[in-house]
Amino acid sequence: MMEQTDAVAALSALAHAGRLEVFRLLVKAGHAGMAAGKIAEATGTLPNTLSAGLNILTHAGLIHSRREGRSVIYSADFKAMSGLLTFLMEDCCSGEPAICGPVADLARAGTCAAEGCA
Amino acid sequence: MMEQTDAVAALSALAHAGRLEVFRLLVKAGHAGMAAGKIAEATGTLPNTLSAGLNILTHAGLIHSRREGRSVIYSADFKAMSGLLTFLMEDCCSGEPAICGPVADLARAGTCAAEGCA
DNA sequence: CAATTATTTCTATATTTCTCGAATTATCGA
DNA sequence: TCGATAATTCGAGAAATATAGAAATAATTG
Repeated sequence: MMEQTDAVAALSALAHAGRLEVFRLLVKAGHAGMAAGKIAEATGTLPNTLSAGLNILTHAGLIHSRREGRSVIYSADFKAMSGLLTFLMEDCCSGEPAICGPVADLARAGTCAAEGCA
Repeated sequence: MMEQTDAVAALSALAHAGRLEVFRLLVKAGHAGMAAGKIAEATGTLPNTLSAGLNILTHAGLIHSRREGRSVIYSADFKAMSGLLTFLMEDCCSGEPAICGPVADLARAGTCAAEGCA
């Protein structure tokens, strides 16, 4: 169960054009992930600025990294992403399911049960 | 279709413990909404500080207000909420649906089609 | 119209966050 | 070990954000 503090950290991390772009890039990249250098290249960010952003996303639990030779590969944490969405939708339309049925369905579906979902 | 600029505004608005609490309170309140004073009471915020927060959430498109007598009633914008979730999940696991099936379902469901959904 | 209640705006200060240049650490190949 | 490549850390200045006191606006009641 995600707490408000964690949610604020995750939302803060994503509330920045550059970091949001990076995160969505990693979401698309899936488990394969992307080397920091490739991300910098794709987004046109200076390496040190990007590194600061990756650090913030990592501490927010939204991404994680592994070293491969000289490169550090970053990838999205789908479980954390799912947890954040679930938190945001919690108690949505409580008592009035007619208001936002599809969103409520989303909340129920918002657990990442698939095998490979890290 | 939500753009990155809008998403960053919405995420920034939510990336604050007090505002996130207010938003979730309004999500629970549904269409009935809540008067500013009641929100201040429920969250223990000074009226002026709360007003600044409500203003930020409003400009981000996440909530809207209507006047009723002396009170101003605030309520969540479920359509905007849904749009933000959809944006965050866009292209999730593209090419590898096995990674995060439930989340992908969420993305497809993330449009608020219900009648009363403002 | 005066008093009361509800909320917002104005203004200033304190704090946090962002970005970049420079220096540092880590890994690999010759 | 030396040089090259990949990424991170440090430090400082600039910019954005948060909070609160005081004043102002809006709507209702006597």
